[in-house]
Amino acid sequence: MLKEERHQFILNEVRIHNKVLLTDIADLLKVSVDTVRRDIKELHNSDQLKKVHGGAVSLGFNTYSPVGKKVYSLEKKSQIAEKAITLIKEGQVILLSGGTTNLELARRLPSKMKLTCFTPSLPIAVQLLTKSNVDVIFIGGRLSKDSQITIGGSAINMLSEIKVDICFLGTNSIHPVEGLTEFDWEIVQMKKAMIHSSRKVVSPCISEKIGSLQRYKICGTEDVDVLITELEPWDIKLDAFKTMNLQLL
Amino acid sequence: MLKEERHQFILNEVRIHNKVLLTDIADLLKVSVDTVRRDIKELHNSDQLKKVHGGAVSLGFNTYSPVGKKVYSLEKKSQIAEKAITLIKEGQVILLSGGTTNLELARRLPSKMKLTCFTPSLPIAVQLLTKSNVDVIFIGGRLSKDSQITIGGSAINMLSEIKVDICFLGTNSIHPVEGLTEFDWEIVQMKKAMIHSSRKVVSPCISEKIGSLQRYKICGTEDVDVLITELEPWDIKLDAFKTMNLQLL
DNA sequence: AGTGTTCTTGCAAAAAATCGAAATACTCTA
DNA sequence: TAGAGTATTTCGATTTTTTGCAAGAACACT
Repeated sequence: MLKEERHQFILNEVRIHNKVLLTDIADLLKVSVDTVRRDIKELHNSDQLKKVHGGAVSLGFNTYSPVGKKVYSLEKKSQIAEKAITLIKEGQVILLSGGTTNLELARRLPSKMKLTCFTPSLPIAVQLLTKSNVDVIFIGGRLSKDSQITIGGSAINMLSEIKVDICFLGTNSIHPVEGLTEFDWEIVQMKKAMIHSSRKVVSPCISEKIGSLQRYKICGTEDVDVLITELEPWDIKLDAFKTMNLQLL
Repeated sequence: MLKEERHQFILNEVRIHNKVLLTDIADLLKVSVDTVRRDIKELHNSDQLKKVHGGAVSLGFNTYSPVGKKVYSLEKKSQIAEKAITLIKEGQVILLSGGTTNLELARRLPSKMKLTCFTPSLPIAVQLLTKSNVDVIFIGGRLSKDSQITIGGSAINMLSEIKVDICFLGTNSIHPVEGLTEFDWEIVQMKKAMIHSSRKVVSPCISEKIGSLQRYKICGTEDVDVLITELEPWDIKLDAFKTMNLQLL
């Protein structure tokens, strides 16, 4: 067993479960706890996970954000995910777009909650497989290598045939006037279709994305029913949305 | 043994297993460990693999493997996968069912080969994401938790709209008289649809599955164009298939 | 406070890497 | 074809890395 293999295995476990126990890893890999501890220390030093007493936890997966913001950002996304889950009721049919916030949401779905979940996102589908009470329906189509979601006519076609209770629309840019925007044309088309397929549209969005603008428009703010940020609903940064017909959470 | 030969051998091993041990290579190639070490150092310097203590790993190693379940008869399945790849030509459109043999096939696809690849299997889709020249099209539908492929009407519907060059149909049971059979009715429906969508049907199957029989029938042997096992085509265990209109590989 | 568990530290055995020198193979020229 | 020169491989001695173990300190939980 190469050290590199153990490292990858540990990182993979962390990705899936968000946390690992030293003893579990040692057991699974059939090596001593000391070795695992040393491995985790190295991964910690190279900022690939966070070492804590008894194991390690994930840093979050947004690789682009500046160093030191990683944990912070995950913290925000977790808060958003937790708020989002309160909107979901047993037995509902939901639609999850791609993005790390929604991945976090998928990870935190209570395993005893019965749901039907549509998604075009490969990582989210993999995550949802671990939830035994969730029926997962994958929106097929051409896979985009970098966003890891399906795009294109076939996927949009499949979306056109459904009507779900809630759609959680991972949001990269929201602007009080311009609404939701996106830089990738194909993804815009997907998100438009997703909005059209949903009775209720929820936009989980970390506050630093508020006010930003991209090339293509997805929809106006009037098409969004709920905006979830990590902030309190009365925060001053959300003022621009207060007069709108839109629930803040 | 030329240096170049060793280099190619090592790279191939890395491509297949994602990692190699110095001692293994030295053993297989009947050269000293020092030589292998030097070879790997050269390959490392030319960025063809990553040298680590005790061996080397593939450069794209950090892309996570979906479900780290242990694969039985990996050696045989690798042989089958290698034979299967010889059937694929640049630019073709192929269809991969689920199963570990096909996962092996996906892993070993040369990364420079341009292909379009349909699949209803989540692990295979994840694996194919690492192949930059392969267009991946995921067959959407309801995800079966244990087989990790999509099933049901929607998936079958999507299959009904395509016609691919070759289908690699992971096979759990093949019988000279009864043909291909399967344990799960939903998967039977998927496989039937896959056969219908393909000009050529290839059945990769490890020899121990030959002669076995399950509850539901997928198709007769006449629907299979090529049968690939880890055995030599003239092996006595394959006698029953020799008189049939079916290529053995 | 008490009781397990987890961390740190130091150490020793085993495996692997490094380095230099010797042996072998290969190429090119006279 | 002999022989010099170069490249490649092997071998041995030494150093480094890795790993598991143990004793005591630090920690979490009741």
